[in-house]
Amino acid sequence: MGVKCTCEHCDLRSLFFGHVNESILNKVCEMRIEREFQKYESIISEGQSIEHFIYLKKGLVKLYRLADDGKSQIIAIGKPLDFVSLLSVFSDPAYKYSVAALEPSVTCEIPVSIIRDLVLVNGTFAMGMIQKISKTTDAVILDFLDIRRKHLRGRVAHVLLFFTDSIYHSLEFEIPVSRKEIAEIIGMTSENVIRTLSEFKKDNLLKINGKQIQIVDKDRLQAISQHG
Amino acid sequence: MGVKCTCEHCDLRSLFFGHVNESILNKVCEMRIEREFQKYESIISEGQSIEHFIYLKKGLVKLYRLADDGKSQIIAIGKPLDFVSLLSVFSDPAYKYSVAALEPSVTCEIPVSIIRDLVLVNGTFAMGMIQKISKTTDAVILDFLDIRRKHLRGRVAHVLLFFTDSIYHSLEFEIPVSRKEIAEIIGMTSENVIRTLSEFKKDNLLKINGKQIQIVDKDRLQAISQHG
DNA sequence: CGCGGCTTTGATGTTCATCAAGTAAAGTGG
DNA sequence: CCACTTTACTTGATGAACATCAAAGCCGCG
Repeated sequence: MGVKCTCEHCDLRSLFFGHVNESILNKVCEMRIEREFQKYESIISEGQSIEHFIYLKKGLVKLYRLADDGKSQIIAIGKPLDFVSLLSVFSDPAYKYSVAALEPSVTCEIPVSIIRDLVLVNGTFAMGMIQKISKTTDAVILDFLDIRRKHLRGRVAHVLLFFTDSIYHSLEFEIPVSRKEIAEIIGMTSENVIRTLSEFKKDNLLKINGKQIQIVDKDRLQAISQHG
Repeated sequence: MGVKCTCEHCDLRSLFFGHVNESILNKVCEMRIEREFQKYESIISEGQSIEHFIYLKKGLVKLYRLADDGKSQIIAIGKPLDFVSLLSVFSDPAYKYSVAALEPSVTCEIPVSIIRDLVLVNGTFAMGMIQKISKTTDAVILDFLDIRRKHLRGRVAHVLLFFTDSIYHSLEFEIPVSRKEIAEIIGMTSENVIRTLSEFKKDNLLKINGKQIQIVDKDRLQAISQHG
């Protein structure tokens, strides 16, 4: 028979390699759905009932929340191998946040019932799941605390460093979010984000051309992030 | 033989009632340690290695983080039946935050190795664990987002309502935190927290006498919390 | 009694949101 | 393809929200 899932670097797949017996593994592979999303397309809407466990295979997404006044807050940026079903999955029948693609993206989706069954039957899988969820949520919480300590300039620097270090692994990149979205990540207004970016440019910390950003003086940017 | 753990309302205990066999259950009960803490005593210090899974049996605690500049940020308030080992336990070998008692408290502590073994062996237990951890961390994240949307007055109202509704279930209570700690929960300065409390008092929303607080106009306080 | 920490209030200045107005970029329909 | 509309971006000016500084009162503790 052999394994049908071909996604080599999938974390879920490596979790399955605890001692999932082959019949279950085949069932998972059969029930697995891949979905493709265009840039800006919605993947999950707040309030929607949780049917599938969603995993990001390719692309980049934002997890966010809409307030009554229409204002949006970005909770996290998800990259390949991250669980999109970060919050809510095991704590609520419905999503408490929304997810949208920032780049063309591909998800891998598995019915939650199967994931639940696997947790019940396979201890190694359960343990891997707990660890992965913990790491994800812990990172979100610690990041929130980190950002909260900083002022405008530090927060903007923080976001720029996040994209360089955690997403693109390069000093030059096309930033996948609008100025307004940067503001929603750090809890400031888009005007002030723009002003700060202009200052950074004037101070020769960055080169900016629309969405194209090149970090020129990373050391100083890190200093600002840590407190400037 | 029978069950030796006598804590009737313990969530861990109810998790064990999946289908934990009796020998394991007895082992857990044997290895269980109870520790008592005085008010203000430290329960966990950041950086400490995680040996035990800690559960709050009695009292009230704060989970917090110390920054390099000596400033502290409070992550959450833990009440009985809450997991003190909220973050880190399954994601890191060492604690990334500190815990201290706000009231005389009693913890129940179980070696993490035993919890790990149980997760591996018992699916129901694993599932319960995942759900409990998810609920806890999700609540923290959503609370952070909620607070971030609000201004000073709304944030102070938020904290007061938290203590009335979630901790004391009463309109009158002795607040277990200092003004400075309220500030550390909501990310403001203690001076401004005090000023706001004084305003609330002048506006007949509250009666305040030191740490003794009585909420007089809860409706208006809720309105302020939701945005004022 | 006196010292130090927590609390309170007032005065001042900084940081940031809001408002306004204009430019550039990108999608829309004829 | 070009006028048209809309949306994102940018800069400046103003005011509100909040931090900081300063000083005094309170309380518990050695």
